[in-house]
Order: sequence, then C-alpha cells, then structure tokens
Amino acid sequence: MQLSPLQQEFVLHFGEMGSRWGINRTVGQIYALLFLEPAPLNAEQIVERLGFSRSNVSMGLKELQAWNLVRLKHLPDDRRDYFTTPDDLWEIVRTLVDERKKREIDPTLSKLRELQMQTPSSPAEEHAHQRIGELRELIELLTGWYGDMNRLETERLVQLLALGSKLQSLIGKAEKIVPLSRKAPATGKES
Amino acid sequence: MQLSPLQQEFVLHFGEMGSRWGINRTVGQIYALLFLEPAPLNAEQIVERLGFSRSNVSMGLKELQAWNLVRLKHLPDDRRDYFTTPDDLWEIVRTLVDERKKREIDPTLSKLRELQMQTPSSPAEEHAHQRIGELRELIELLTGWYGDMNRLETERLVQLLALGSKLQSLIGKAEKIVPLSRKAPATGKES
DNA sequence: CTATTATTTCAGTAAATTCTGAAATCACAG
DNA sequence: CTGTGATTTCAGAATTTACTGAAATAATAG
Repeated sequence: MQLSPLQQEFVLHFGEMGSRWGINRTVGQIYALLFLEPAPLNAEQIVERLGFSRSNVSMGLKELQAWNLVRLKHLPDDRRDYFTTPDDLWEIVRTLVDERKKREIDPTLSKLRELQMQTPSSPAEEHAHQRIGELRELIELLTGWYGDMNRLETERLVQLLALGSKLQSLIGKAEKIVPLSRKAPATGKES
Repeated sequence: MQLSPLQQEFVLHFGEMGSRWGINRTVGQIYALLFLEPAPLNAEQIVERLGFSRSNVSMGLKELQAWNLVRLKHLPDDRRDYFTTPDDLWEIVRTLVDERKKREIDPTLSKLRELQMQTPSSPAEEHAHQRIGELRELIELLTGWYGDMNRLETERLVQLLALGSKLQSLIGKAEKIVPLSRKAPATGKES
C-alpha cells in the first residue's frame, strides 16, 4: 500500500467499518481513499495505492456509482475516468441516508403496508396485525420527519441540529404565541 | 416453518433485510418472530417455528442479547429461558440506535480524533488532515444532537418529530421573542 | 451425589461472498 | 476499418461467514 501513514490508517479503519455495514472492505477503502485525496483519481491510481486487482477496483467503483457516492470527472486529452467524492460533506450524508432509506426502509414500509391489508384470522394473527401497524406508524413518522429535514437548506439544518435540546424550551415559548401542535386547545370548529 | 402466512412473510422479509445490515438472516428472523409473538418463547419453540438447528438458535439469541434487543423472562416452575422484545417500539428504536452508535460511530470518532493529533507533514497530508477534521466536526454535531434527542421523553420526542418542517416557522417566530441561536443580534454584553 | 433437562461450545462442513486473471467489450485516434 | 488503451465481465479460486451435530457444561430436582 502506497500511502502516507495518516491516509493508511484512515483507509484501513473505513475498510473495517465498512464491513460492519453491508459494504465490503474493498469498497470502503476505495471510498476512504477518494475522500482524502485532493484531486480525482483514476482506476489505475487506485490499484497502485491500495494494491487490489484492477477488476476488483472496477467492481468497487461500479458499486460506489450505484450508491451515488462518487462523481465521475474527465481531464482534457485523457479518456480515463477519474473519480472524486463531493467536497461538501453534507451532500455525502444526504446521499448516504437517501440511498439507505431507499434500499432498507422503503421496501420494508411497502411490505408492512401490504401485510396490513390482510385481515387477521385468529387471535395470534390479530396481535401480529396490531404490532405490524405500530411498526408501520413509527417508520412513517420517522421517514416523514426525515423528508422534512432533507428539504431544508444545509445552513438551516445545521442550525436546527445545533439547537438540539434547546428546542424544547423554544417550542414551549413559541406555542404560547402560535399554537401549532395537535394538542392546541379545541375551538369547536375543527374540520 | 410452522407459522401463519402473515407471520411467515414478516419473518422472511426481516431475514432478508437483516442481511442488508450487518445482521445475519437467522438473527433477523428470530427477532422478527419474537417481535410478533404475543408471549415470550423459549429456544425450543423458536426451533419448531423456524426450523433452524438448536445451536443456531442459541447463538442467535446470544447475539440478540449482546445487542440488548431481547428481554429474558422466566415462568414459574419452568427453568427454561423465555425471550421477548419490548412492548414499546420506541424503546426498541432507542436500543438499536444506541448500539449501532456504540459499535459504528464511537470507534470512528475516536479514530478521527486520534488521527487529527498527528501534525501533517506534506501538502497531501495537510489536505487529508483538513478533511478528517471536517468529518469529525460533522459527526460530533450529529451525535451531540442525537444525545439531546435521546434525553427527551418519548412523548416529547414524538411531538418534535411530528412537527417536522413546521419547526422552521416556529423557530422564526420564537426567535423574535427569545433569541437563542448564535446569530442573535449582539448586545455587547456576551459572556 | 446422580439423573435429567437446558444451554453453550466448538470443530468440521456448507454456503455465501469477495477477489482474481483472462477474455470480451468498448471507445476513440489514426 | 485497424490498433491501442480503458473498462467490464465472468468463471473459478480464495476467503469469510453461517450452520450443524456431537460433546461439554450448567442448573436443578430428587
């Protein structure tokens, strides 16, 4: 491996971590390398630095492209493909979450909705039906919230996150002026 | 497999999904089964329902215990171990996130902090050092925020999540009355 | 203690996945 | 076209992970 000690440790760590997620070690290391590198790299350069076979790198890059995690660039008078990660880390986070949601959450949500169509036909099924409903609602709440957050500009999002628990008191104060929650006093005119 | 169609589909789905996370199929299926079941099950009952070997179930349960995802119960005059999942789904979510944070985020954060101690010794290392710093900050912001959220009672948390993007306008309004963000107009008296 | 039942461990096997080199395909310059 | 270099595909090899049955250990009742 042809890397500075700093790069090397980082790359190896992300290889390890990658395998705790569904991602394989190679893919994790390629990504980590691109993440640190100031300029785009081509496949051959990745081979040199990480010592994997050319075909392994090719497959790894394809996987990263399928995840939308790398950008493809071209240099003038050079027809090789060069790869980078976005400069903006928030863009990376958004992509990661979006893709994981798409692959892991959305299919589960469809499945849960589909299962809930079935009418339970025994006490055991009744209970299962119930539980599936609770799970569906919870996931819907979380994904709905994520959708909202994801629509915010990064700057706003960071402000919100930084507020953290201060939000609590803020909301208490705001509600006195502009009631928004479902628990607002009833007016007798709800639709 | 000795399950109702509803249970079976759910269990198989979570087996599949499990393998997209780091979790293996067997463990995912055992968890899904316990999740649906109204009463605690012992290992032998899990074997009957899922058709795995006794030892495989034993290992799966051990893994689930290591993740704090199941509760151990005992029935009077029966020395076998019975397992359930918590009734409260939010408790499950909290456990899941806590454990994943502990295994995946915290070690990365330590590693990043450690790597940042090293003084960069070349322009390439300088750039890497920079990027590692950005990543560390971002993760610190997110974990800090999660810590705040996790301290809230479930009821509060659900309210907050349900607000979603409405929060935006709420904050705008609240800030006019109680400035809390770092961008509040300077008073010249900050501590 | 001894017998019985519950649970865990573990070595070997089965299955799944990752990785490679060789060949195929693709893209373009001449 | 033809030739050259870039990239991808893919069948098998290597490695890793999952699973099993048999044996060991643990827990309790008699």
